Amino acid sequence: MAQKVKLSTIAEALGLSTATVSLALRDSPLVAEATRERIKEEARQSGYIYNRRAASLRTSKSGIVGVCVHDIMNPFYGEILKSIEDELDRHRQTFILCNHYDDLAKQRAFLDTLLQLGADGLILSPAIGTPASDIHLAETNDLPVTLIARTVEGSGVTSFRGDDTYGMSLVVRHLIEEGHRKIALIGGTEQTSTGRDRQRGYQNALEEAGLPVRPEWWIKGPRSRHSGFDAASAFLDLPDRPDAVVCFSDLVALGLMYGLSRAGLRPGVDIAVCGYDDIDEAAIAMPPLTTVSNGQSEVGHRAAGALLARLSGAPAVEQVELIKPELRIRRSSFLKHTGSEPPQS
Amino acid sequence: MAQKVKLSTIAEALGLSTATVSLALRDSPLVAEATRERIKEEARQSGYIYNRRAASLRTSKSGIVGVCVHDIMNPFYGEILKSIEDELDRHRQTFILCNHYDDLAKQRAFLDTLLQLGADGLILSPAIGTPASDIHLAETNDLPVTLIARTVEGSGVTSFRGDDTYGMSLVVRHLIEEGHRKIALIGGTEQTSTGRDRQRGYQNALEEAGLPVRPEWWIKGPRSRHSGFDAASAFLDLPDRPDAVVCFSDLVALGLMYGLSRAGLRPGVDIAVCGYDDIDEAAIAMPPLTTVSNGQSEVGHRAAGALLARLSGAPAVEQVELIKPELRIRRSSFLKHTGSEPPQS
DNA sequence: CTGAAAGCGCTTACAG
DNA sequence: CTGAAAGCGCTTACAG
Repeated sequence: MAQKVKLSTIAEALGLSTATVSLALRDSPLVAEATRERIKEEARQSGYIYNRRAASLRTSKSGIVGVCVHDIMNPFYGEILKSIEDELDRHRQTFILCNHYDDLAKQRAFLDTLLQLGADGLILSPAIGTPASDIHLAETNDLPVTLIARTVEGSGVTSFRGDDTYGMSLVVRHLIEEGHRKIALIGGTEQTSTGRDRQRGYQNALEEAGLPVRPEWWIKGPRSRHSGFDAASAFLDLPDRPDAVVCFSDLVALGLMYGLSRAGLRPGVDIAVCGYDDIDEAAIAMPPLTTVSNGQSEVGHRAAGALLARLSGAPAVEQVELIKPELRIRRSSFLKHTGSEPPQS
Repeated sequence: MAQKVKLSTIAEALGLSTATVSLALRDSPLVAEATRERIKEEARQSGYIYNRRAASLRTSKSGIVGVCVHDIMNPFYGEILKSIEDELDRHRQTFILCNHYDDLAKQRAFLDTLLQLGADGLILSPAIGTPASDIHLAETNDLPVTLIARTVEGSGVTSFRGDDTYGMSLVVRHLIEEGHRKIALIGGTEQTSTGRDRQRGYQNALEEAGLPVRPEWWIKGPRSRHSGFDAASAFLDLPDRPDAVVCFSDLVALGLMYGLSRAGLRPGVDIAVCGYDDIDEAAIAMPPLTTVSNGQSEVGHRAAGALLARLSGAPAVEQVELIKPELRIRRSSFLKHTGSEPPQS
């Protein structure tokens, strides 16, 4: 390639100083209108490319925000990411995405990279077992952190998530109102705050209705479509098999419905199935899936907003911001011979 | 936070020069073993963070690779990205992800960002209408590009994609062998090489079998699960309605199957449906989806490999590397009363 | 095996 | 309104 064009190249071509050129390109009012235009024109003509590394070295602002979640392919995170992207784009922050797949070492490597790049902030859905010290490391090195979806005790920072306990209790109450007495919970784990909170909501709703909580009716683990599918056989083998199921997530529910159908059990006819998250697919699934809207885009927007506030100097506060979920009743939670009419959708 | 630790902090603490410290931290054999250990220990103790911006300014290598696709949430790209991630991780390259949503301006903004950050390379699935000049801009500014999934004529660089024409002809031939004579094509667009090539494969197979190609049987547009779902009603309204459908992608097929079921038509019983890509979900779907494995992970690995080769000095070559697709026959492509037995899966 | 010095390309006070 | 100079934190020849 030709000789690299830099500020000084432009300055020389125009008989100006690099200081003036630098100011002009950033629209400083200190530079006369006419000069500014000449400079910009010259920059365009010469194919000048702004060197952010150099600028960043000088200013110690990089314009980079890291976003790290369990798996960006999961549509639940997808919707959160989309709203984060919106918000960050508007503030001309570049964002770097990373999957940690709940691997602490991978998450830590990403954190180190951000630190080395001098990133301005981090939005993190912490991997299972994330120590508060990892968050402190970031904060200590001028990298403000905002958490989403999960919480880390003692982290000293704010996290945004749905009110999982409340949300799960909504679905379970709905099933109870529809006359179900035997309700299984499929998926999730005690190792995440999400898993624990959703289980608590399930348990609360049952206890509230005076129904027993049978531990063997919680099939732990599944968190993906595929594992939901695999869980169908475990469910079918359950002692005193329930005729209603609430799943840890929509993905699990959709996979489970595939699995149940394959075994000849028809969701929404022979068995009631509910999900959690209200991803796009839930409304068009067959049968349409009863679920809980988890406010993903609100989580994303607010988390990004909070991080941007931190970037402009707001102090860190350890608190949990709970977004209120809403029940979405669809056909999958009804049986053929239930008294209630399933909604048309 | 405390005073920032830099190379010179360590050098002073140990009575050495920054040159020695710099070399030691990068394991240079020029530094005596003992000195190297002392330096590394001090770096650890003091919480030293390597400043990549500074290093990169000096060396003009950033360790950053950009990856930009239509939509990372699409499982088709998901599988490609996962294999790219593998490959880049192994070479300790940080990667920055971006969705362009087929918006040229967004893609261009990302390109500019990479240029400004001094990224080392770019793996791109070009947005519809990408001008060759955008690729040239990157290449001219020392940013090697490798294309995936789509091609840009005159770009001067290599692209890796499945052999879409061949792959699509495989599915259509399969349907023809099963006795179908009226086969619709749903989804895709003439505006992408993928859309054009898959349509050509569809057309080739029909012509080969002496079947007419009816333009009204191509429902253009759908490329997502939701639009596949919406396409069901357009399909149902088709003149002289076909009893077999091949879709542009698995996502479209899965959405379409939801839509058809809702209208009371049972895929794999009343109507044959095929997808394209063989995403994970295809095998567990209800009914299991006949599709074409598109070699996503091979595309990802080879594209990443080719980019890494470029980074170590390999020259750019304009060529298209076609990955050979494979037919995956499952239940969705059979009708209840067809002669053949659907496979057990 | 180690050090002194220059330089990567910006921005930021400070002068004028 | 514009310019001269220092400095961000590294790495890289070059000496010794």
